[in-house]
Amino acid sequence: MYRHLERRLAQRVLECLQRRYPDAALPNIVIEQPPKVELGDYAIPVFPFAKPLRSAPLKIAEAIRSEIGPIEGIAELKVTPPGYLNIRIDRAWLAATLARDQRAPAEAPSGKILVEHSSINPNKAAHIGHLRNAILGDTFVRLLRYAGREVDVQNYIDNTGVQVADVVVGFTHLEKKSRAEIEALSRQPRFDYHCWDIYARVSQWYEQDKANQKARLDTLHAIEQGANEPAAIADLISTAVLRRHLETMDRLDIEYDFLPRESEILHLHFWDAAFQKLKQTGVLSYETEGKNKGCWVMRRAGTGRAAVGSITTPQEPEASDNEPTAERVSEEDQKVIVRSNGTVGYVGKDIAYHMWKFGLLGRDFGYCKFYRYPNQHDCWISTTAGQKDHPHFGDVAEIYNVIDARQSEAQSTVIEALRGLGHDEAAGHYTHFSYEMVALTPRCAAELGYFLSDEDKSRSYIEVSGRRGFGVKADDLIDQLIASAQKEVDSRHPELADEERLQIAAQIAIGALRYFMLKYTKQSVIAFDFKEALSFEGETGPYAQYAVVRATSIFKKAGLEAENFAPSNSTEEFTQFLNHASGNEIWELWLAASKTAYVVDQCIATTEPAYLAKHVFQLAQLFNTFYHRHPILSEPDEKRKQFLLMTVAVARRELIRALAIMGITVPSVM
RNA sequence: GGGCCCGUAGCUCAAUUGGAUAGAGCAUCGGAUUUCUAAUCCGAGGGUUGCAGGUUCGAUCCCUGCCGGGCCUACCA
Repeated sequence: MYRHLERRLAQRVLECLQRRYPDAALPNIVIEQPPKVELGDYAIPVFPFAKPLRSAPLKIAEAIRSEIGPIEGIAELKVTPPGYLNIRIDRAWLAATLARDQRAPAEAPSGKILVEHSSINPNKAAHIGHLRNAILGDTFVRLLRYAGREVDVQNYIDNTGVQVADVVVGFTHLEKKSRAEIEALSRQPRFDYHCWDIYARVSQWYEQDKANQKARLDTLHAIEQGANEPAAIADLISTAVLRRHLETMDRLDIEYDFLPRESEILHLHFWDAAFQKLKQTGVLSYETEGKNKGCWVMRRAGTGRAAVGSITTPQEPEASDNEPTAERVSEEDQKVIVRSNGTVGYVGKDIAYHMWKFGLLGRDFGYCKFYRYPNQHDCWISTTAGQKDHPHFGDVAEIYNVIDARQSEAQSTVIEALRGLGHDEAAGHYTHFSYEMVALTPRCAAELGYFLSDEDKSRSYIEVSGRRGFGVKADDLIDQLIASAQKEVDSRHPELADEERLQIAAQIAIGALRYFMLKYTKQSVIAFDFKEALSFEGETGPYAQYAVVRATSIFKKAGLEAENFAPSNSTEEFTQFLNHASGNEIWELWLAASKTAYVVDQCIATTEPAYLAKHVFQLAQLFNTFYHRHPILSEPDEKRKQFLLMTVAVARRELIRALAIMGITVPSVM
């Protein structure tokens, strides 16, 4: 509602200015929120208009105020020095629409969106870095769906890479295990943990003696060839680990629709199709000399073709047909896509894959069902042949790739390739949802028993490394969070059944974890620390959950249902209570409650879910203050009591709603 | 060397993308009607926003130059 009202206001101010200054070129109207509610609910700085309209800011503000006329939902406009137009919402009007849960009509554009996230190599257990990725991605999916968009969720599986080969080598060469033995192991509950250790051991083993790396190369080649023992073992391992990843993410309510695998991109020859087009359009050029002799290369993204192109002079000779790229790219700026031995690197495969995403490749995967979630939702996986009936994946209007900032150059290269192929629109709808990594604080690393050099100890954080087995496993962290929450629940609610206490502890743990991963802005490196991650107080998920539990318990005690509560107040009474001298602080709560849709829009536009976390916290904080100041059930004035109850019902509803978008549910009691 | 990101309270982070007196949590200290449950609330201290210039009505935010830190920069995936 807040968003809706803001748009209406902006429109009216624009019309008003256009009427008064028909010839002036108007700058954009910026609507902000004043630093204090006492000033108003919206603020328009008038300074930017002073120059184009050749008038003093205060004069312009006054002109708008006196000429704009009445606006539904707006109570008052006020001119404030040095040059602000402060606007007050009609409190009773907003409260009434909120009480009815009347939402602005959806105006979502059509077109399917593909969000890809997680993409964990299927050779070891997921760690906290993967958790940040999956939680950011899943929350973004929820944001889009809340805004009315249709979304497919994909998790890309690189099951043919060298990391998988390494684990195969570990099992076959270090542990001397047969395929049958590995298969038995893979059915154990935390097979991915076993792989985690083996992966770290193999990496050490390679370093001990370079000759050991021969096993790695042989295994990698065998896997690429297919139809042999190492390939079968690789498939066995990667599939089992993938299942584990899906289970881990399912603990956090994170689900996928489709798992495209690199093996199919290989076997279904996606690259061949892409390669043809890339050669035809001159995106790739063949190097005949220098260090990249014999390779097909691309210009590295951001190395200046655009700048050169924009000042191209007409007398420059046109490129002839057999030489599509006349422009020579310096070695520094070359990105090798196809090696001199004819094999394609991962960026090349990624280009082909993204052509498929936009329906530009002319080929498709085979599909079969792979995993069924407890709620009966099916997750599909790519295969060469596949089932006849399957949902239609790919061929989407927009994509978001949730991948950490280290991959931004590769992502830009794929976008540039799409552009070079002439798919500017697709390139424009390709968003690299970039975020910074999760690292460990030196203290945390020491707690986990890792050896630290003096240099490491002086750093503010240390990067995790799967190869070195250095990091915090996702399931371990979730287990710890649940155990820690369980201790609290046990002491607070000994009367509840074991099963119920565990259920509550799990909800709190997930709330704490998801909130923790979302409260930092994307570009901030999270220096992971158990103390902060395990905290249930202050700016945390449980803080917000607790606010909802309090709200619920008021209604429980009153014998009412929060969901269906309708107050008997008249509009005049709403006005009276909201405009009361002490009413500002209650109004702030209503105002915050009206902002959910506004914040969701903001999160989507900026691909920044942290705003939602901030909104949830602010709402919970305002509610807790309100809760503390106003005893409700003992309120003697029945009219006022009704009003206070409605305030609780609305705050509770919006908190539950916003938490749900973050993937957080609320326990019955805490 | 080149590209991207970061530097804000003791610590971890915000600041609606150029707006009003730079805000939260943690930590520290001091308090809260035996109440709709204290996983809560109230209060206090804590700041030359890395440094130096510039742009303008206005700069934590934009520009330039330094200082410090991180990531990327493989014919690995």
